[in-house]
Amino acid sequence: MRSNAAAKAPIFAALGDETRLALVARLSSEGAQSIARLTDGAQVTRQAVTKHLRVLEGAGLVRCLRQARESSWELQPRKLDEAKRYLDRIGHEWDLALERLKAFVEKG
Amino acid sequence: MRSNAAAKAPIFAALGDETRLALVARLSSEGAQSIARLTDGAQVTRQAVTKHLRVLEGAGLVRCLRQARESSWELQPRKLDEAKRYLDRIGHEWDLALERLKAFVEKG
DNA sequence: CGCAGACGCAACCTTTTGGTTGCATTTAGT
DNA sequence: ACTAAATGCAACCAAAAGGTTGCGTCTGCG
Repeated sequence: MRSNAAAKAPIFAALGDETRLALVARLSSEGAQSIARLTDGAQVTRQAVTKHLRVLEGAGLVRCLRQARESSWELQPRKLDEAKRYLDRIGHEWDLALERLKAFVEKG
Repeated sequence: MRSNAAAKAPIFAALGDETRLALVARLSSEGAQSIARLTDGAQVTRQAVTKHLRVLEGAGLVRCLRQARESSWELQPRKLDEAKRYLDRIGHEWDLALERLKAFVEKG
């Protein structure tokens, strides 16, 4: 499976919302927690939080471990790593392009 | 300047579109180039490409070096690095949270 | 000059997104 | 059994996003 751009876009899209990124940040620093708790401190409704969590879930960034009345949303750091690696790859290709340019200029 | 989530969201949002991510990938591997050239190979209009480039520019991911008739859009890898570092930070905080959890359980 | 290439601007349209409110459902606790 | 907490589902809305078409502008070149 080639790691093409199209496959990574949804991950970045999920991270590309202020509220969602804040949720991810909270889940990473405070650990897994419920929707109700996440709603405290967020400036939107519980329903909005729910929707955002589902978007993050769709991107594979979080998952829901529900038990009984409460649900617990947990960060899925694998996908974060995937995004990071992709950025790394782009940076690397950029460096290669610079080297090629340099070689081209020097060869003149 | 605190590196809060809100400041990083626009970067991820800019990367979170398939077409834009493909543009970034091309600029990184093929180097700086014009809108006309970027439009070849993209499945959208030149205008759409222009819009996307402006979005990327707004996020600081690319910049336009225009001279005379042609423009040249260049990748700005600094912002990519910024995004990468942020993902790293989240990952690190997640690890810390895990350690705290482990310590808590063991002390329990 | 006159034409064609490379853009910018603006209007317009459709779909998606982010958010809300209202109501139903499940479950822990008294 | 009753109540209150924690969610889910659905309808609905306004704003933003992605895309297109049409037209105007500047510039290099024969």
